[in-house]
This record gives sequence, structure tokens and C-alpha cells, in this order.
Amino acid sequence: MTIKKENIDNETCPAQGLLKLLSGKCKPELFRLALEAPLRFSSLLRQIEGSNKQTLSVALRELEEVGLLEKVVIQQKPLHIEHRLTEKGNSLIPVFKQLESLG
Amino acid sequence: MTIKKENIDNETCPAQGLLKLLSGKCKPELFRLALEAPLRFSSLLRQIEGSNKQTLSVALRELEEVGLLEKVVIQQKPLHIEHRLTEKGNSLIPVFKQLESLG
DNA sequence: ACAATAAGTCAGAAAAATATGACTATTAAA
DNA sequence: TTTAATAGTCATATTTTTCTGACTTATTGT
Repeated sequence: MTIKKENIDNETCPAQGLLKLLSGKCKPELFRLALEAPLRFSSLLRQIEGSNKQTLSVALRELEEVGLLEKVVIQQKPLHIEHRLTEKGNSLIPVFKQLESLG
Repeated sequence: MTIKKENIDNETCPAQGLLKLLSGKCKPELFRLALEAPLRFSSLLRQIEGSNKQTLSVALRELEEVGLLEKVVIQQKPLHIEHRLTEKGNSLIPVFKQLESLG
């Protein structure tokens, strides 16, 4: 170990973290698409132009980690996985709308 | 020239660009502090923990470029420069508030 | 006159985000 | 039975963002 990286959570600004999280690659698109239908990995890869597995995978995981999306295994044949907005996720929709109305 | 980089503005999502702009280093802090008093470069450098000249300079310039901040040269002695929220900049405050209330 | 403060710019380095291609495991279709 | 689709992971590149330190120009304080 050379130098201990200071990671003592400098959250001066409360909006900072959330904003960073939401602005990552594909994130806004995920919210937009999730309003229309449950998200599926392979469809997203086609729907979101310029996306790729890794980024998408990370985006979904991060949004799930903070409880904005939830992962549901659909036990009907053909069984598959859906990612859906949680209640908390839905609560962010007005923020996106508002941002769109400005811009 | 090897390969022409595709930069054909893939703005699928309207909120995307603005979100990216607002989430950069120091950006949310700038808004928060601008509510209290006009911003001055050297004070910001001290106020915003973990900031640095370059990042701050870029942050201010970017926010000014899109008309969220404006740069004002104060012609009183000692003359100096202030960065203030524009009307458009102020219109974003509710978005920040809303983000803070969630999170 | 000399040092200090304000408000930066610039080039290059380091760190973080994103992309690529190879690979895996399970299920389903031909 | 071989092939294709889904839903990823992993290691490694490449790109973007952020940091560092040296330098600048104008003004002000001692």
C-alpha cells in the first residue's frame, strides 16, 4: 500500500451523489423506457443506441443497489428477467420531466 | 485520419445532456452556494473542499456557456468578478431541492 | 519597489467511466 | 444434436474527467 486513498465521503452537497448516479451512461434512458414496459437486458441492448453489455449491466446494477430498480425473475415459460422501477424509482420521474421541460 | 469519430449527437433522451452537465464535479455545490451569495473564484477554491482551479474554472465556464450562470465584472474598488445564477439558473433550483428531498 | 491576492490558462499525469471481445450457464428452438 | 437467445461476467483497452504544478496579468497592500 502506497498512499491511503481518502474516501471519507465528501458529501457536502446532498444532490451530488444522486445526480451523479442518474447522469451515467444509459441511466436516463432506462427510466424513460421503464415507464413504457419492464426492462429486459437483451432488448435494451438493441433499444439503446450506443449501449453495450458492460455499461448496461453496471447501470442496472447501480440503480438496483440504491433501490430505484428491482430485478424480477419471471417464472413463466420462457422464464426471463425483468427490471422494473420501484416506488422510489417512480418518485424520480417528475424530476426527469422537469429537467426535460427546461433544457 | 484513421476513423471518423461519430459525434452525431445521439440525444435520445432529452434530460441526458442537462443531467450530465449538472452532475459534474463542483456543479451542484456551485448552485447551492450561489443561492447564498455571488460566487467568487478564489473563495470557491476555499469553500468547496476538494476542488481545484482547473475543475472549478471548467465548471464555471460550462455553466456560463449554457446560460445558467453569468459572469459580472464588479467595477468598484477593489474590482473583481462575480458569477451569479441567471433566471434560467434559478429555474433549476426546484430540481435540486426535489433531488435532495429524495436521496 | 516587492510581495500578495484575484482570476485565471496550459500541458501533462492520474483516476474514473465506458467500450470491446472472449467467455459462461441456462433454456429453447430447428 | 447443433444452434441461437437470454443474461450476464471478466480482463483488458480506450476515452473522458479530474488533478497537479508551473505560469500569466492585473491590481492592491506594505
